[in-house]
Amino acid sequence: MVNGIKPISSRSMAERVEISLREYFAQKSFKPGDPLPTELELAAALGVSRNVVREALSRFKMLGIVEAKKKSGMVISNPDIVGTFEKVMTPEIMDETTLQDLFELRLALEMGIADLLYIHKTEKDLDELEEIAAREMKEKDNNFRISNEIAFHSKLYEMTGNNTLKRFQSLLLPIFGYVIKLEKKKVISGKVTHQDLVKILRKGTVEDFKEGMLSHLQPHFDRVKSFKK
Amino acid sequence: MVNGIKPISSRSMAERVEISLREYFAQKSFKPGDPLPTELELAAALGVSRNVVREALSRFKMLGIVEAKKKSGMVISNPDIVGTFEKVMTPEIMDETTLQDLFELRLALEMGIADLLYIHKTEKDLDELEEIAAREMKEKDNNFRISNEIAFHSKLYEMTGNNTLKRFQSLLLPIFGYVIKLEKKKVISGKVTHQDLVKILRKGTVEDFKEGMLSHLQPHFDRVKSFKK
DNA sequence: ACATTTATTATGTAGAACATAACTACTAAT
DNA sequence: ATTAGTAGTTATGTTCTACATAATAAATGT
Repeated sequence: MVNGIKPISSRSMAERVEISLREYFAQKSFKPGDPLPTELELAAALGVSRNVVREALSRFKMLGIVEAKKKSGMVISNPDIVGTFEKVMTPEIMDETTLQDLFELRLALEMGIADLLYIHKTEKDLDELEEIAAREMKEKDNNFRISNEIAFHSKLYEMTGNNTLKRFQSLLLPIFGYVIKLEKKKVISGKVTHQDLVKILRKGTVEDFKEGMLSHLQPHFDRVKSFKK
Repeated sequence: MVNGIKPISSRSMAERVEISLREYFAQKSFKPGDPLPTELELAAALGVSRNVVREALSRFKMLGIVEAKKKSGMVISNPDIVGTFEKVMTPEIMDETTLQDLFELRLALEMGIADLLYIHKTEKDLDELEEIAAREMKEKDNNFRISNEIAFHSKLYEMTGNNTLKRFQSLLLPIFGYVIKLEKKKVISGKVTHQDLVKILRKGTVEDFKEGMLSHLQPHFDRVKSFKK
């Protein structure tokens, strides 16, 4: 093995420009609305072709960090975090470990929103939630049951009043379905039903609700336990 | 206001190609390792210049969805979810609402990992955690106290055995610091200290721990309550 | 059969050219 | 003088061509 040899930056120019630009943005402490140099200026400053600069800028445009307008030039803008997440959230090409991790992450969230729920819940919310839980009981079709299952949990997130959280969980839903499907297991509900949870939310304490939710999710936690290495 | 007017697709070619490619990947149900057509073929098929295709592909390369090797061409690969998240997680240019939302999301996670912790905790982990908590007490310097505070909570995530979760929380740390700074508030700890938490983790039940953690984070939850609209 | 050299191929980079939208400034008409 | 219209300017958007480069395959010679 030869020593003292640098592997050279096998990174492409576009990638290196991306890094440079990111440092540049931070160093200048740019805020949304702040104008950027022109593509030509950047290319000249970085000593690369305009083409490479555009490839790097294209990346920032995808993230929503940079917006471009003709003539006026480019400006910094505030990115859509969850939207970006959506672009990589493709269960089909994700490795299984990450899928399992995200599955657990969702379980943690599900348990963790209890306190937020008790801070934000309103009577109106509870009525709507109750209606979803009730609708579920009448439904025979399995597909409808699943979409109702999703509706219930989504409503819970909505009740936290935290839009980012709600959007985030809706991105995790496919993961949930995918992991379940991978194991070819049927969706097993815990002892505590959705209707029970609504009741607790109405009259019970936060602690009651946490217990109830844990019980509701117990089958999933059992799965996690069985995977423990 | 004029009605029935479409805003035209103000999308750039690169953006539209990105969308087309994403559909194409899904439709062909590509898996990691699967080869892609050449840039020239894609350009021809889409009826755009190779340059535009490259800008779109550059985006996928950033996400880690596509990898390119000279001569052999491009292949699909599994993206690094958290790594992508890192690229947009820039508190400086994020809007305040999202920052608040993410702050809450972290609180929810902090509360939600309790059950995972009790599934995965080991004696060795507890010893290490205890050591961090102990080190903290001896420290006078405020900067060190904060980095110790971070170390403690990071260790908790590490103990879940969920690497994605751990990496995810470490990305949320800057948010935490930023939000705190925004309000110019000092970091106030709850009544339950880190050392208390360790004790509970050792001898107490999951419920005890959840109570303890809630108490520990109470100042933050109070803040959330006060922001309730 | 093996090593060496020679094509071949697809990505990486560069540069020029022109289209296009938006903004500025000037001009002409009432 | 105000307004409408026109021409000019500028930075992004798009295309095309050319060539460099690395990895692979094919061909060649010993």
